[in-house]
Amino acid sequence: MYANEFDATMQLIRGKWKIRILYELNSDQHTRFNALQRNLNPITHKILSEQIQQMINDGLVNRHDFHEQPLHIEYNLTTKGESLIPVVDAICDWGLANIDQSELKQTLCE
Amino acid sequence: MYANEFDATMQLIRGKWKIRILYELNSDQHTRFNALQRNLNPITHKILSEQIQQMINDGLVNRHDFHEQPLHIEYNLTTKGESLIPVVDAICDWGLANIDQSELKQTLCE
DNA sequence: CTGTATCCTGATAGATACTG
DNA sequence: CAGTATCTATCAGGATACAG
Repeated sequence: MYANEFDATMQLIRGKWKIRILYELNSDQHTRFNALQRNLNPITHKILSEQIQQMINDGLVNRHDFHEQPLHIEYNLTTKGESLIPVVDAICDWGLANIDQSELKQTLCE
Repeated sequence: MYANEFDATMQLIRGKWKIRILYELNSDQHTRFNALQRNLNPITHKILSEQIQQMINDGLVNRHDFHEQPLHIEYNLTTKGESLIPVVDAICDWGLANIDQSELKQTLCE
């Protein structure tokens, strides 16, 4: 149960790393756990695991198990997850337009 | 210093009540502290004070002191604050389109 | 009417180690 | 390679009381 539609949306993207994950999966639809962790350095193993799990529960991410040994699992965005990209882009665009660049450690978009 | 442009924007709107405040000030550009607290019930006095203060520091809200006795202070959105409205609307729209209505206690937009 | 100070609690994130 | 369990640190939000 969410307070309102804004809160509901925010819950899904609030996590410190979720947008990064969203963008990673958007640019490569066959991403494995370790690849994510490498690209999102310095994210912790446990945190990445938690955030992905939440995104799966929220229906944003899909988990595909190849049932191979050694384990081979790929993550990709669901349609719902993809539909979130334009919204996130809008947030980024506003940030680029209104926040002084010197205040940013790095940029995601553009 | 923000991690990136997304984080920077999120910092400004992340607070539990900031969007509500944003919408309140957007619908009435001459809002006083007490009016805000009434409309945002059950927000705490202290929390409202903190959130407004942060929004002033972030350049989203303007504080106009009429120097009257008893105290008379009005808050309104700055241009920067107003420019945030479309972004917030986009987030709400996505929520309305993708979250089951039965999961929402109330709705802000529409 | 508007604002601040104290204290408390719950959620989030991170360090580290362990399992199949 | 992928995932879980513990323990700890930090912070946002809130109850309450006090102040100009």
